[in-house]
Amino acid sequence: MEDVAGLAGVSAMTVSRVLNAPEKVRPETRARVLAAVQELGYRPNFAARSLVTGRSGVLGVVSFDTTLYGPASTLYGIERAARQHDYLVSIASLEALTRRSIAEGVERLRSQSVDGVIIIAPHESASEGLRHLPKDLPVVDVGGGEGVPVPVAAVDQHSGGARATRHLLSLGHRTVWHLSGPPNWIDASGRLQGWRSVLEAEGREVPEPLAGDWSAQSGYEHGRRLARDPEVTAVFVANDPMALGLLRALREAGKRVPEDVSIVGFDDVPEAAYFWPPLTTVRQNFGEVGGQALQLLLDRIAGVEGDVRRMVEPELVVRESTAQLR
Amino acid sequence: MEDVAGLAGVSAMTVSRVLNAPEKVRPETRARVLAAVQELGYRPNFAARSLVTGRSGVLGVVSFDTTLYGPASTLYGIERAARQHDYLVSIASLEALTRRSIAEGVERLRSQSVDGVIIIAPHESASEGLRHLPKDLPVVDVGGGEGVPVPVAAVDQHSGGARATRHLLSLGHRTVWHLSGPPNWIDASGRLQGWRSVLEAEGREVPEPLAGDWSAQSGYEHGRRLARDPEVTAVFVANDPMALGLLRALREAGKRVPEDVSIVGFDDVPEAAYFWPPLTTVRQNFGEVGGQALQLLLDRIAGVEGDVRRMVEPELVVRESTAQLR
DNA sequence: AGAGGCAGTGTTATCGCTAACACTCGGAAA
DNA sequence: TTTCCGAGTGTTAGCGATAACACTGCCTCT
Repeated sequence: MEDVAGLAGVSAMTVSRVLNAPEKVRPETRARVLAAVQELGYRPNFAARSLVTGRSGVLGVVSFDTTLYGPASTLYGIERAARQHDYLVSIASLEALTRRSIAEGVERLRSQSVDGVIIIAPHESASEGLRHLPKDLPVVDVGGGEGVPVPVAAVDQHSGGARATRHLLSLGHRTVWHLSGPPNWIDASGRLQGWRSVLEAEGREVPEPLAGDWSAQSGYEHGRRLARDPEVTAVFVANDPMALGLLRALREAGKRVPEDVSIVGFDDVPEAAYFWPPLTTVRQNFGEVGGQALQLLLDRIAGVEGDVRRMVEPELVVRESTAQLR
Repeated sequence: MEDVAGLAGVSAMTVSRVLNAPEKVRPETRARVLAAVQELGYRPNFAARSLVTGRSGVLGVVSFDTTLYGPASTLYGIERAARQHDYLVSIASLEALTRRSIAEGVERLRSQSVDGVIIIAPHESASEGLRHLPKDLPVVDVGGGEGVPVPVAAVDQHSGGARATRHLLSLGHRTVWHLSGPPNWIDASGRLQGWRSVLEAEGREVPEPLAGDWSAQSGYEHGRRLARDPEVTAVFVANDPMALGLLRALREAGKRVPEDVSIVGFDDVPEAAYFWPPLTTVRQNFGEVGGQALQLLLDRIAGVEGDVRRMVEPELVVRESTAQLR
């Protein structure tokens, strides 16, 4: 920086100003400095800058299994939005979903002086972990439940579950079975409650929900049981991979979809339109959620207070796995 | 830090040593310092440390579309391995696969003083971009081709394509069609070459390959064409989503898999076992690739030279989408 | 004509840490 | 007994940037 200043015939301070507040420098000086920067290939030292400013320009994302479609897409949305605001994103993935491991992830990021953290772990243990967070670090939770003590950006799971259920009822089904996600997952329980509340409001029987673990395999296993019950004509499945497993189980049992059983999934993974049959499902706009989460975090960093919830409405995508009850 | 030193009755330097080279401090002093650290909740300032050491403890990953199964899994593998070596991972995803955008991604990371960068962009433009990289930054490429001027960790795509093809030939098929990935993708062309070389070695006819874009949709569209040709009894598809699309196209055309047509995919996504029929596919161990890439990068950072290639062998997983030719 | 203001630039003092060297003191070697 | 060594600790001097204030002209206003 000294060298650049020398070459441009100004002080180091002026170089700094050209880089951080160009409008405060006379255009011709600025040009001279920029030329010198170019010529010397000067790159400001990030560590020195953040040492003195106290801000790093880096955000952290704590997430469980970034291999899953949901977290991966959300992360992608966050990263894209962050880039537009000149922030970089560091990640800390979790081995397990416990209060401890979440605190540990946050700590890992914090030790590298991130300016704020977004947590993608829609699990009760996360909500727990959020209660014991350092007060001086801006934190936003993605997919968190009602009681969470930090701002939250999330898809309205309850609404999604309700939409799926109403769609199936509107096709004439007496009631709707539910293959849910694992208990303690916030989004799983939101979908379940949405499903249940519609059935209750309509005065329908509420079958015992079956809890899967999000995997196609668990969908398959529960599916074999459901396939045996002739009462089952409509199933709302809490995510698309489980729906895929269910489809296979039903087919192996000789049931046709949608003629014998209608199925609605959740997520709208890119492949859902090519399942057999193409899957009716509830689309979550993860990119949007990521963007909202980032915005909330930037607000928090800027000092805006208040426990905000930003809800994104999911959308029912009707394909060919649902049909009028015969 | 000053405060900690005061409370423990030592100098700041000793506190620093306790944190960075504990063995150089007498155990009882160390205990006193650690107690003081605990009591005051002291956390070393990352910026100050990296300002003076010149190292940041952060690695960068440049990647195209971290939403795809491959890149997402590789990233996950890298992050896990990085954590074990006390490194943090920052990400820069790319909007497009051009030489420019790759340089830009690297630059974005470099401006935050990452200690090294891993590039996940198995595309020719990446190999191009790698040629114009700053010399002073350790870089490792994942999935790069032969001519790449930096260390590479990759799955042996050629071998994977060959395994898939040999498997199909061993079932009595006269030859094997190929639904490939987009041209200019390194892994797509590796799989294609593996396929072609086996056919040629066996003296089989080499059908014109069809190029998809990795999506289920493109698999479906090409599939409609393949379904019309009664000659087609075996297809090697360059990834699982395209195979899914192909399965649907064949079924819609009244062809049975595997009775009429055998199909082999590539990737072994978690859902592949629940496709209809369960998909025979080539499994890539992305986690392993990520770990290898990280190791190569750490070596580079430590000053180890040499243009290394670390190849990971893929594995054929036989399920029910392939069968003996009738 | 003098005071005041403002745009543009320079000076100085840190930010929090560690590298490098200096010091102290007890015990082993001569 | 003296010398030397080395383990353990302290002192000093930056690392490269920016915040805060100081300075210099020139223009405007009274």
